[in-house]
Amino acid sequence: MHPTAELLRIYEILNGHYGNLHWWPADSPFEVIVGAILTQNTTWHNVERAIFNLKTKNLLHPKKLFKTRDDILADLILPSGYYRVKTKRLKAFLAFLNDEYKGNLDRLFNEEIWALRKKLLTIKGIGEETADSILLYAGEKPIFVVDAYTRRILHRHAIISGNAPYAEIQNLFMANLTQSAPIFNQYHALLVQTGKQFCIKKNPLCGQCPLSSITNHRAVTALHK
DNA sequence: CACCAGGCAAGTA
DNA sequence: TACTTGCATGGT
Repeated sequence: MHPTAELLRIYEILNGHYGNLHWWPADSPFEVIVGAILTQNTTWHNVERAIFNLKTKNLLHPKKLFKTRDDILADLILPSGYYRVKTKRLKAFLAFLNDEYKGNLDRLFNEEIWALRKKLLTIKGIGEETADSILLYAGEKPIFVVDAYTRRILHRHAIISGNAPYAEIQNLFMANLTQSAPIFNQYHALLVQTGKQFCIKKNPLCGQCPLSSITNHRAVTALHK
């Protein structure tokens, strides 16, 4: 089957099953960015506790957070794990925002999308997924986010190889779908929702997955032996 | 107890 | 270039 048809079919099934997921769960673009960094290799539940702490202290604003001492910030984001590393990463982004855009997110997102992506990737602590999450979910730019669930689901449906590079997977979606931020937003959200529920590393619940009807059964059973 | 979670950078060969 | 390792809390 052609990738275009296959990706559209997956989208239709998941969208019909879950409906609009209203991602990213945040009250502001800045909260999206903070969440994108804090959720690296960490459950969203733990990130929520860290975000709550920051909100309680009224620190969820670029300039306020930038002025917060590292040890104070580290203590507040403790529940999200890797808290020393993530403190540095948040500060690295905030220094970049301050230096290049006067601490103003509107100026940041006024940049051309691929030029901005390249700049974000120079920040220590912002890799491809985090950069794309910021661009799509905070900046509403039409770029596809690839994460562990995206890779795992596509691999288990034999659409990609297990070691397919990030850019290849991203291009698969972007070359075969309408270039639309709302569609890329919802599609990635659907993949994460499905992944969390049915495509965890061990004990995958493939039979109950909404995509089981189109599953390449041979590929999936071989992977689950 | 072991394993996992909406990654990333730095080190090694 | 292609692996490996450290980072850390909290849930299952």
